[in-house]
Amino acid sequence: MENLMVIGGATASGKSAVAVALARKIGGEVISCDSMQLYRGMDIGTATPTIEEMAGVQHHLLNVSDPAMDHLSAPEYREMALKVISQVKARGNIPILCGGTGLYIDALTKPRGFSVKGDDALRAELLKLDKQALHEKLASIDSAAAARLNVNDTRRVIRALEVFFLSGKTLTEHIQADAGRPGDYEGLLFALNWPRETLYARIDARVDEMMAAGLLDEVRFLRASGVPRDATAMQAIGYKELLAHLAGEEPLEMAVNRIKQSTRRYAKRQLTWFRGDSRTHWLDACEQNVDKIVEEIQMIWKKREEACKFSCPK
RNA sequence: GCCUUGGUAGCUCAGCUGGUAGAGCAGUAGACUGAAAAUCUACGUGUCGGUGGUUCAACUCCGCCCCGAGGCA
Repeated sequence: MENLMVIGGATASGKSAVAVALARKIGGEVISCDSMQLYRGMDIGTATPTIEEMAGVQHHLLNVSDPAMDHLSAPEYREMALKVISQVKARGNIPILCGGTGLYIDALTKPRGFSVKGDDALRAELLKLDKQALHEKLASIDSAAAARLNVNDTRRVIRALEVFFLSGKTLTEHIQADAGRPGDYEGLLFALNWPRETLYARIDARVDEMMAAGLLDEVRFLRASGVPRDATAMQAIGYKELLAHLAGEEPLEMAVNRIKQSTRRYAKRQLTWFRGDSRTHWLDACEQNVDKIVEEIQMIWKKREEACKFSCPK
């Protein structure tokens, strides 16, 4: 299986700059792995790299779908990414995945089928039942999944039920089947590590920068162009809070504070995710500059490529 | 200087006719197979401002001191 370089980690940790520097050095192209940068018109709030920041490096999967119409998910991302990756390679360049959406990274680097398409009508139907009943229903068809899932995690309980109703096989059976097949790529994960306090300070500062850069106008424009408040894209941090403010539900200052706080919590969840992934190589970002980090990545990458050549010769 | 009032968890505050304290928020850790920037779970010891006294026992009552807020001079 081929290696795929992935720069993950928390939001505001400086992934993009590292990805660009790395790409310039090794002849790479960056493929975004961010569930929200996928949507158009959300550049400021999702910290999509600007043209200057891209510094001539080709970027992919940014601004590719309609926030009003689309609700993308992991398998759709996977499909798009697989296509882009093979195009990059056909050009003789090295694909560099960069982004903080852990599930999407796994979609490409772990055996995950996502084989049963969701059904909104069925979900709506199930949502009429109370959570207790849903959980009991799940226990009767897929006890392992029921044991794994909390009663209150209605979203996952419904998905587990949906998988069974639509495919005749339980979620647990799907997972077992997936475990037996290879992923698309062998992920080589990197994440930038900061002292928590520093990371949080960077987040707060970046939110202020976003506001100064016109995030409120960006949200206004999206609203004016008919993006519904309950669109998947509008669940993004920064957007849902400012939408609430624009709807007269809270003063701006409070909304901005909530954006900072949710971003901090989000970063924390991302750290939990990458910490739990034994593939992650943590790179100390605090005292090192981008060039040094890039060097470190190159070293690990080289070692991995050689090990791979040795252990799995074609 | 005098009077009033407050000082309890990182923050805002509750509490006890005396039996060494608890909420919200913040924070921390975790889960994650088609919404993932989403969704969900678990976690509450702190010189109760300081110091002396009364008491078997003081965060609670009393004295003095320190700090904050308001008022009167």
